[in-house]
Amino acid sequence: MISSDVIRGYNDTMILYMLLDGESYGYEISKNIRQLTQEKYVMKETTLYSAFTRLEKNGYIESFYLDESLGKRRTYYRITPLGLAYYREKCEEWKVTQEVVNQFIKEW
Amino acid sequence: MISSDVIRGYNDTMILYMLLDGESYGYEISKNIRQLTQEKYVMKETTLYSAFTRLEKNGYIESFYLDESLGKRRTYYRITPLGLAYYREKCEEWKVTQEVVNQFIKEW
DNA sequence: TGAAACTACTACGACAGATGAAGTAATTAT
DNA sequence: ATAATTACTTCATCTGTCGTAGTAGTTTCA
Repeated sequence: MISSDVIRGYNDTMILYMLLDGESYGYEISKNIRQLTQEKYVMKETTLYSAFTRLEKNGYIESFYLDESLGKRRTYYRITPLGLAYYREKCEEWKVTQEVVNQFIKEW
Repeated sequence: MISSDVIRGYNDTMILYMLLDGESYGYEISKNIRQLTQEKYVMKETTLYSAFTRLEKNGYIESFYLDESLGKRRTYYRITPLGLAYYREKCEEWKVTQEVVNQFIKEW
């Protein structure tokens, strides 16, 4: 059975997806989401960074620093095995969610 | 551009769908949603009734009473033209939302 | 050289929708 | 008689999202 919040926090899933191919950081992820969706979805900064906090607290991502001496210091993130498992669950859940919602959609 | 909350309130859309074929009331809608989704989605009572309030406030549905002298008094709802327009918009939006989210879903 | 734009966050507060818990009240089933 | 079902209502809480604003370094370009 799906809950209403299934529908809500897909930002987390999007972020995890962005980390599947390797580490990244906030600004980059933000840009990549924009590009991937052709500006159809733009994640707000505050949403993004608060998602990082939540994901890290849940053990789905880990943060670390690289010593680069250019620009403002970045916080890098990588996905954890737990995060990967969570991501896969969400993908499965999304299929069910689509099926469910589609039953309430009418084509005219 | 879609917002994050697009993803959230699809409960409203489901309720409006349930009213497309004619008036109904809370308990019935709740049961119908259950059946339609084969228990995959069960809308919580409080969610349902607070959605009614919101939908009516927005002019998407209208409430009325029928004089039946059996059982506890029911509040019936019907969809308004504005509600229908909103429903249609949501259907369109849902297609875009699906496309967007699907770009973050991986098949394994 | 100096202002604007871009990169890369952080902090704080507000809001809306979803939900849990609990209660009311009538009818039907056992 | 009692439980289950129907049909809500009230209230308080939680969570994720988002607006506003601020900090701070780098690059662009006029």
